[in-house]
Amino acid sequence: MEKEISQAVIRRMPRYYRYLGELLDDGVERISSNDLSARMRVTASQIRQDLNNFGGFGQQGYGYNVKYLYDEIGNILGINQRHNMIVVGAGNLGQALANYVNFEKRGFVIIGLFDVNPNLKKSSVRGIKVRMMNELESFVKEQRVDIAALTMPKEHAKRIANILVDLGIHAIWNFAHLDLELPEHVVVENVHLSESLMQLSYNIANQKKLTDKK
Amino acid sequence: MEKEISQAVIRRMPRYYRYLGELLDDGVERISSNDLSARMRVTASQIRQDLNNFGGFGQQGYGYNVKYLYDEIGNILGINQRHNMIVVGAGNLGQALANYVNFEKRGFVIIGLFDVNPNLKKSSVRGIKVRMMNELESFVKEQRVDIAALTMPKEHAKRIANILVDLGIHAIWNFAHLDLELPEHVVVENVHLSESLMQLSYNIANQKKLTDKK
DNA sequence: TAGATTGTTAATCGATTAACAATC
DNA sequence: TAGATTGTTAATCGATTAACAATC
Repeated sequence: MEKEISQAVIRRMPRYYRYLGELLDDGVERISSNDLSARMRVTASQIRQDLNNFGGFGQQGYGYNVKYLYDEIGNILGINQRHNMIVVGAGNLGQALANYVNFEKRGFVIIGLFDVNPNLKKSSVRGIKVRMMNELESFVKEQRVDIAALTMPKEHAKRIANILVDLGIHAIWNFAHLDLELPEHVVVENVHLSESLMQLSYNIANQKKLTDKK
Repeated sequence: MEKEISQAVIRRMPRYYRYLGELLDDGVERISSNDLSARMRVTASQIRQDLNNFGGFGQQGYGYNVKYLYDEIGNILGINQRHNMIVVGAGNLGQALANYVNFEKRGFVIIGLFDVNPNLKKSSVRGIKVRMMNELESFVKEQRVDIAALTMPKEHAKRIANILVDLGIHAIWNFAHLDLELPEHVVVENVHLSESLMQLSYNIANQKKLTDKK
């Protein structure tokens, strides 16, 4: 039986990936958990523990090979493996996602953009034309869609999420401010901007306490 | 000495707030931790523990008054207290934030929108005109700015964050894909979309394991 | 080989859950 | 009053950190 890896660990992996990418760009060939810990401001122990969930990527007395570790983490995260993505809701947020070219570099390719607004009918974003919702079904049936990003108002999100799941999509990147109740096999990742803003707001009001702690 | 409240708790508060808001809209007057736990799919114990970090808002044998608890959590999070916000980077993401009216309902008012792109000089979003970066300094000196949202490419984020902090801003909502190194008194809340997407990607690849667990 | 640094076990810390006495 | 449900203490669980033997 494979051991279950906690989401706390998974959440840290992209950050490791980012730092390793920077080291790679800087031409650094190898790094010890200790040096990396100093840069990232986490404990060396945590780095070694986290990585060892997935295998032994280092070498005693040497450290970690940056390029190798970078690639391995990329594999773990499923980067470089192509993911076809559609964005449902072509408002500013949906367009922002469609415009963000770095996703594509990592294999997350936006292949469709959908909206209810007929004014957007003839428009397109970075060459991706905006389609109307009634084209959704045939589109999803014709192309493989790995991820659907939901960037429409929350009033529609529940209904549309169900439609998408019925069409066979089982990964949802949810920007709508509600909790989707979907079958177990569907993977959901939430981005709740307003909750993030409220957390910031709390920390502003309690900033003194925060800094006192340190 | 005030007890320190963990970020794990703070992160859950906006979600309670959201559910209580919905109950309020539905005309529900009171709710027990048990009923709320069933709706939110967390333990009743956690709800009671979380709330009791801030005080005793309930009543034995009765539960919690929805309206009262909603307001109290709002106070805790600093909602309804006005926060003036500027958005630096008026691309799609910055415009999306500027267009999102719900922030304003919660007291987060976007009072300025800045960009380097001279093409945006005459444009405005929801009545908020886009200003050029050279107006930033005088603007911040004239108005109280509580929060700066950074929605520019990461290449500029570090420099601009430092400028903002020097101008006296001490809360940053960072959408740029880097870790800002700022003085201790500055509160930073990160929204790293690409990391969120990678976490989703990991969970897609490991979906079977996830559902097996349950 | 000696020194460095990993992989991994053990210890600690913190967060979550369970239990129940207090009390409305 | 009896029943319900909180506030809070105690128990458990999981995550982080420390320590060190293994080994390059």
